Amino acid sequence: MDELDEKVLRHLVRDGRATFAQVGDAVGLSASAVKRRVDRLVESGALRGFTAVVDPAALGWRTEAYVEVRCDGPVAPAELRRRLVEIPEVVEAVTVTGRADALLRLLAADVQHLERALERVRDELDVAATESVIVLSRLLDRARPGT
Amino acid sequence: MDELDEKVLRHLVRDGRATFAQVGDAVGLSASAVKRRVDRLVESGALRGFTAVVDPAALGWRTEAYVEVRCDGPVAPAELRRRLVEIPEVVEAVTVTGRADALLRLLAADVQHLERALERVRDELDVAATESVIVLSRLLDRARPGT
DNA sequence: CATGAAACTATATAAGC
DNA sequence: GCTTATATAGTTTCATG
Repeated sequence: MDELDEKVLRHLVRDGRATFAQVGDAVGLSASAVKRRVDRLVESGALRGFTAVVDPAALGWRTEAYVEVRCDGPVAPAELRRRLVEIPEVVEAVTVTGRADALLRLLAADVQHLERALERVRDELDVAATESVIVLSRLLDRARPGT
Repeated sequence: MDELDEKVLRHLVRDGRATFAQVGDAVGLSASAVKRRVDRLVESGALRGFTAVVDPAALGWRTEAYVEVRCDGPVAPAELRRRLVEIPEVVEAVTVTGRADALLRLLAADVQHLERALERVRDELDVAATESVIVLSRLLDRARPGT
């Protein structure tokens, strides 16, 4: 994991479908050298994969919210995960320090849909309390190009 | 934006470097038909681009936090954005409803580094109060493959 | 040990239908 | 939207510093 690897990664974060030759031009390597590095980065796990960045609004998901969830009693993260994957509106979930057990990011078509998704969250988990904020605008997202 | 487009997008979210032929096999189209749809999806903005999914830990970013920020007085989102892009540790930022003005996601090497980044946030913005939670584990991330 | 050049295969791309 | 033809890129091999 040297400086060249980081440059390769930076370039691929900017354009996940860049050709090896394009990356090579940017970092000063041949295409085959870039390919070998990319293969190694994938192998080592530093590069987890490639993905398309989709505008949620184009799919009709126009309402976004962050929800802090506090559960009744102790909850195993694995169990939490198992239940949350069942709710498609939950697109991101982490366990956190502090009063809350988990922080969720939800995408829904509208606030009515969001409310139904939240009900489902409360049903699936043994929720003691939730605290939600609705996203007004996205200012910054370094992991996604074109924002 | 029909059902086929959604299937194409789903496939490209799973594998952002899939060939058009691979996508075509999965959705029942020829490679060139897939390419035209992808071009159109990019053109329309539904598909914002492609990116590499990098493991932050592999780059030495092992500490993640969410920070609610409340500012002194009114703040224009554009101004907020301008100041936050200057702080590399801030990888995501949204404006939200409720007491807080913004919700930030920060990545740092360790808690010491996180603390310094938070100080910088407080300096750059006219912060009245912050409330931070540190991420313990990531349960789910639908936007990123291999998680 | 990593690289670059070259040969070979697969894919992207554009034009026809 | 599919098929075909051609340009471009991915992939493997191998010789080199």
